[in-house]
Amino acid sequence: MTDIPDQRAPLAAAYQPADVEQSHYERWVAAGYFGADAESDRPPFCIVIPPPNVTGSLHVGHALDHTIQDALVRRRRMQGFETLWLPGMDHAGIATQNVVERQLAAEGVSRHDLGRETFVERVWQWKAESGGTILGQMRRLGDSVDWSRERFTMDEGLSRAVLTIFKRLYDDGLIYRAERIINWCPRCLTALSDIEVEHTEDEGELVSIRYGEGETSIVVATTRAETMLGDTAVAVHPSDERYRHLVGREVELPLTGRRIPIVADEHVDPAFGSGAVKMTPAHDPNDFEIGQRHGLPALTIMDERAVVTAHGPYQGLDRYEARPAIVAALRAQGRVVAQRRPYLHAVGHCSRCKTAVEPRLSLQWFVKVEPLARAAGDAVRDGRVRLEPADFAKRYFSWVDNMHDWCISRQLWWGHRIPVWYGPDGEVVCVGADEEPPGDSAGGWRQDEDVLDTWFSSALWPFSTLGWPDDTADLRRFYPNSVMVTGYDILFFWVARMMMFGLYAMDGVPPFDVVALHGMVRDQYGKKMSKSFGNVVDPLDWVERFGADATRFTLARGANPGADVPVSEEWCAGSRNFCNKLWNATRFALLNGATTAGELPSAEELSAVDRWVLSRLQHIIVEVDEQFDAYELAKVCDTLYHFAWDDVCDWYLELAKPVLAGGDAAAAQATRRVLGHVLDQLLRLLHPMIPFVTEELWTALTGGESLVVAAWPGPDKSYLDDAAEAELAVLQRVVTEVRRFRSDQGLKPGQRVAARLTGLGRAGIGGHEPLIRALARLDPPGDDFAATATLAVTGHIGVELDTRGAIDIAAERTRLAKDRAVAEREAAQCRAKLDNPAFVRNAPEAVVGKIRQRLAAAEADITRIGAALDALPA
RNA sequence: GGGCGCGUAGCUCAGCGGGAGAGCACCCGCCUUACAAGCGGGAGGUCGCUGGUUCGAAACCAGCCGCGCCCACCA
Repeated sequence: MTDIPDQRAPLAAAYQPADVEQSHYERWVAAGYFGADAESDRPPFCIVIPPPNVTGSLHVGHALDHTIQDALVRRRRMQGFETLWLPGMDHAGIATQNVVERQLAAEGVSRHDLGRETFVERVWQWKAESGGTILGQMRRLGDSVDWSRERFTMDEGLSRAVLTIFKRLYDDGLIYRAERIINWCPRCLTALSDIEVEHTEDEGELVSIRYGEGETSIVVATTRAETMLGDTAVAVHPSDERYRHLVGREVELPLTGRRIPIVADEHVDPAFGSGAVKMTPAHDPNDFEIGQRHGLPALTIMDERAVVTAHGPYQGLDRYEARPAIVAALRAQGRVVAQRRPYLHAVGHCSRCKTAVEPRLSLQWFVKVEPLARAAGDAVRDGRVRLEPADFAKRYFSWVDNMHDWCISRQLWWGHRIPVWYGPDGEVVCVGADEEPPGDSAGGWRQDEDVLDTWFSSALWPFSTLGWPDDTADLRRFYPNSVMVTGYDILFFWVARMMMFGLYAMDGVPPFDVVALHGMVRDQYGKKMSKSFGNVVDPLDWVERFGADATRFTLARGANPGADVPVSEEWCAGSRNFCNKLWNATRFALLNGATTAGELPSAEELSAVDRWVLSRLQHIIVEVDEQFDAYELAKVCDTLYHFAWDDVCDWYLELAKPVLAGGDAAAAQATRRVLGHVLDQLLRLLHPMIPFVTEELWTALTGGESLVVAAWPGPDKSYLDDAAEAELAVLQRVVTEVRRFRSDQGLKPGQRVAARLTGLGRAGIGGHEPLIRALARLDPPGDDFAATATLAVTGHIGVELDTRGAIDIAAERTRLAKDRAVAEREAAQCRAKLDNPAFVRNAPEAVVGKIRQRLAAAEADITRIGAALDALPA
């Protein structure tokens, strides 16, 4: 510390967040504090940011996610780790394409008017102009990311990673192309994976329709009457007696005149409806599967916009127009046997545009997930990856263990194009990174038109950002990542996929050691934030009004692992108040000559008050470290909040005041040093959560270069001091009792009262009498002292007060009686326990001892309160 | 339909086998020379219900009631 120039500047009188935040951030970046050095010999600590969408701007969920990450990273940096927090963005296939298409629509053109190449160029142009606003906003929050390593899922390096892993999976037979029923969005005109589909309970109509005539007629129920045009069978359960005679025969499909077979399949539930199901293999995943077993043809009767294409009067109708039309036609024929409305059933919707998904038979690319998902499950099962909190493992397993093959092709233009080429003679060639296409269009070769699911490239994020597939210094150093911090909502979407691809690409090494999950930000009533409800918090608005530190502290304070985080403006104001408290405490310290220069006196040289606060500090350091290690950020905040506010500000500073102002220069000097030390350490501990205000205060206090690179506190056991803590506990109790008396009696705080303190010596705190008098505002007894009230405090301590004419005797009597009742109840409880032989026999010695102590204390209280009551004038 | 989780002070939540806690809100009194974005004091809870295990249960077990979330190809 000696050779660092003294940067101490006078602290402004009032805390104004805006004055201290922005300039510090730019200074930190300029100083290179956030840059990681892959060649250093420090232990590595790496977090890659969950890449926000390039279309996005900072919302309060990001603010929570980033606050947690920044806190973890900043602490590790202070602990001497080589820390890398890597920023970047996701190209967000559908979302981004939709944004630009909407823009085009406003200009009256479609992407097809532009053509693929021009459209993609246009998206890049949009990205350059208005994409990534979130990155600038991250600076306002104070995110200590390494800007020199910023990545984008579509940049050159990451695209190479995509090609490389695609080729590898393809060659391993883990990527295949097949005609399957997939989730199709008729508005976005693309396939969707299972997780891009949201299910909601929708109101529909269950119509029972009679197929066939006379003896061979059979009733089926459906919510999607329009699909009957594509029916190619009716299925019943093999053991269903009602229909056994019909299996193998045919019925006439109404409206079409086609005859379709009746088949028997185990999958049919005989208890549902009539027990007979219409089979539409081209438009229902179940029916497709059953159809495969029975060799049923799949008849596609709708196009990609869900418009009916079947010949006949329904051709050209949208699915929602065709449905009632067909029901009406069937009713006219007397074939509608029953109609149940409303009928609630789950319907899938596109997670992007909320359009009802249409199951559609089409040729798509899939990842065979079984072996990958098993490995992803095992990595958690065998403890190589830890989920925090651990209860999420159950949900994780149930998902990875039951995953369907992953549809990765999207009929979009914005994204990584599938690197497969088709030749003139039916050749199919997968082209890896740095490889040339097998031929050109002149030779009859063409590349697959589709792009990859956005999550395909994000699944590579933990290693593609570090240079994979090349063997880079960053990759060697920072893979696996230390922690993945993210919301539980994308545990399946993203975390499971990073696990699958990380394990696959990196020879069985999982992408991170720990997944620290947090919840969703909610409003102060625990309600989900939504625009329509008007309870959405804009974090930048809070940064503006309360400061980035207050915003961060509010979020961190609610960040219980895996749990949702309620926030409100009032709480943010409370966090701002806390920062202000720190500001004022430091200001007071500086005004009173607090210092961090020179050796901290050893415990033997210090007063009990100084030893007490230092002892408390050691406990806090240990506690905070444990809480940090357990990702208990909310507890870290709570611990430090109370230590700072209660112990340091409310007690230590008040206790220090008389010492600092007193005549004992040596004692005052020691306290100045201790005060400087305590604030120094406290600011270090708080820095991960509230970096700006702590930086401002700490540099003013210590003259140090920056808290960002200052050392993280470690506990010093030589300052642990149970005796001092016990002494101060008694002192606090005495002062509190006197204050309570004064408040009860309506004595003005400024009103001096003469008092005699008894029993301090026996309690070992005789030396603290001046302090007690100062805090409780008690004058020494004069010549005419007359005790008119006696306070029974604790142990053997009593306070006799001369309150002639100032107190209400009746009120005092009531108060004491109440206290005595409490003590008596306490004593009775303890006695009951101790009188129970089973308790004494079975309870641990420490517990029994504690109860004995409580009983003794209660009995002493009863005695002293009795004496005090007796001493009251009649 | 399957799975997970939650019901503790007015609100939001900690506590998860041995004296019911915090923040905010509330009441009383204070501009006490770091801070009214503050200080001191206080009130407020059969810890969802019912049983069980235990010397001892807010905590562990079972059932019930009430919420919430995730997953899901029963038409």
